[in-house]
Amino acid sequence: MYTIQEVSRKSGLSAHTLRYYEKEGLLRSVERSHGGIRQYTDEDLEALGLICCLKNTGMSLQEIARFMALTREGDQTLRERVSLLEKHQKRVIARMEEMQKHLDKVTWKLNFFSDKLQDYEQKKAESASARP
Amino acid sequence: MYTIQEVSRKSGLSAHTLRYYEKEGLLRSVERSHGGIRQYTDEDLEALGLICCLKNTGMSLQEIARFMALTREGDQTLRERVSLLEKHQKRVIARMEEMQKHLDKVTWKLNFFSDKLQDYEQKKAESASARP
DNA sequence: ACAAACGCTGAAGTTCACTCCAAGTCTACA
DNA sequence: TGTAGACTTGGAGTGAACTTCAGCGTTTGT
Repeated sequence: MYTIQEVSRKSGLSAHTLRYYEKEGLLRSVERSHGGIRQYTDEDLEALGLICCLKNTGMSLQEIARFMALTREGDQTLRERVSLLEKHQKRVIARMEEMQKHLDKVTWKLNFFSDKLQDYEQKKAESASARP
Repeated sequence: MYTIQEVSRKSGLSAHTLRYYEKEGLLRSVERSHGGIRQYTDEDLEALGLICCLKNTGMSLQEIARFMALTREGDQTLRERVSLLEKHQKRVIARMEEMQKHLDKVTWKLNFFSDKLQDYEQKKAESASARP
């Protein structure tokens, strides 16, 4: 059993965000102490691990909420979950390829500017030594 | 000289967005016809190409605006531009590595669910044939 | 037993990157 | 020359993902 602060530390999400995720249905309704304080289990932590993976690969919170709800429904949703994950996987791969292409262009631009900078510095040095 | 619609088509950004980018300083103030209508040049298109690369690799519009403003100031900002681009490049590479790791985890999860699904389907088939 | 620290809630606020609107202006073509 | 359709503006609105706030309840350590 972990407090919200411990989970925050372990997951890298703020306590605010953890409560928010629960409200939005990403996480199941976390168990509470007699006084109403959240007590997270290892399963919650594991679920958060998956949530972070999905989020970090660009899935929207809404889609994640949908996926996690299916997970909670049990084995009869396995087929749907597999198909959702496959779709997501394809999207992510496509997006990473896109990104690589754009990154290559940025790198090209960077080299171009680097060369231009060298030229510029050299000319500045020359004109400075020409009239001391 | 291109109209905003032509540029929209060529760049994949909506006319709205093009005007918005101009207002936010990503693009210089585009030239106008006598009647005030925007007339984009090839240089504007090229600038848009770079803007899209930066945006697609996750740079914020604010940072892009800063970068493009420097570009417009000329060669004395080359050093700063090179350093900004280098910083951005590093960030993008780090982010892509992160993403790859998260994607691997998603793939692992997917395989796990796939196996589980096969088990589940098989059991269902067995119990169906056991009592016909 | 009591204070300090932590946690709770619902609602409002923030930032980002658009996106839409209304009401008017401009241009191309018949 | 008329008109359909594209273009203009400032400002308001949207949706996603938080983030902050106010005011109150709970837990922990001494």
